[in-house]
Amino acid sequence: MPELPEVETLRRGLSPQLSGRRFIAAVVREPRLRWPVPADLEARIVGRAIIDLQRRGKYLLLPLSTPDRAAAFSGALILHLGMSGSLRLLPRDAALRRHDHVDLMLDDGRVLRYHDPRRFGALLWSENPLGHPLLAALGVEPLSDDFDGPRLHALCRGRSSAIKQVIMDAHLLVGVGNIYANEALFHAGIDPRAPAGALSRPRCARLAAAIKTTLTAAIAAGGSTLRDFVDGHGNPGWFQQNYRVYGRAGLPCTVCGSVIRTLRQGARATCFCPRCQHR
DNA sequence: AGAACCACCTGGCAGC
DNA sequence: TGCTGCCAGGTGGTTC
Repeated sequence: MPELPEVETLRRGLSPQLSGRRFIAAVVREPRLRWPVPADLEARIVGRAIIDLQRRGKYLLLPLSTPDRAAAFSGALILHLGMSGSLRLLPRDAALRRHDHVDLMLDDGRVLRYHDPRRFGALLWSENPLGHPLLAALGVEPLSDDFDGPRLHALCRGRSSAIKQVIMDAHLLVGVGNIYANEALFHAGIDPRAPAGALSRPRCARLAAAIKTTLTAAIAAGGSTLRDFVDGHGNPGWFQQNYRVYGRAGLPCTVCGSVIRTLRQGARATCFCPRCQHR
């Protein structure tokens, strides 16, 4: 499911509801996610307050307090939704569904429930989350001021791989998955197969801008719901209405009318307009 | 160092 | 109806 806009939608929706709340219990029904849910998860979180919600790439972070001081940071829950994960804030007696793997009970009678059919997601704990190996190796945030045309050009320099592979590589640039990579490349007029290192500075500037505007518009639409994405309150997103190429193979380009083509790059479907996008 | 694969899972759908 | 094969929003690990 989730790329940066979906995780950011989740963060924004849950943050006002969760900030200041304390965990009172945890129930792990299925610890076998991408990595095992820590066996001592409940002991790590009970009695601790959620300070706020943060996002790094596609990871959602819940920094927690110490048991005695609600503002003192002691560590963070690290959550990743993988391909099919969702996190919802529900009444404590809400009916259980298949694949509801973890419940985090809150002090206001509600439960933060993690659901993930494919179990590609993760729920971890760290006293130093940004130093955690999974997060320490992450690339630049696309919506930050650190990311712009020159930065993208520097990331591409010397690389022979296709530009789509580069912008989807979380060690270089975070948050851009298959949907938004396809969409941003369309808006920038760049062929997904173009060798990254061959892109000029102006074209990198155009692509960096397209990545920012695509992600920003998707966040404003509450993300994309293809099959199962919902935010923390169970609401779907609507950005899929705005797709220009993703999922539109065989349909006419909304700009020029050419038939949208599809191909495979590294086992992922790439969709593009053969007329609007070039190397 | 970089690039090409594989692996991990379940569910939905097309085709027979 | 039921089976098979393929596809899906991610990403670490292995191999060359």
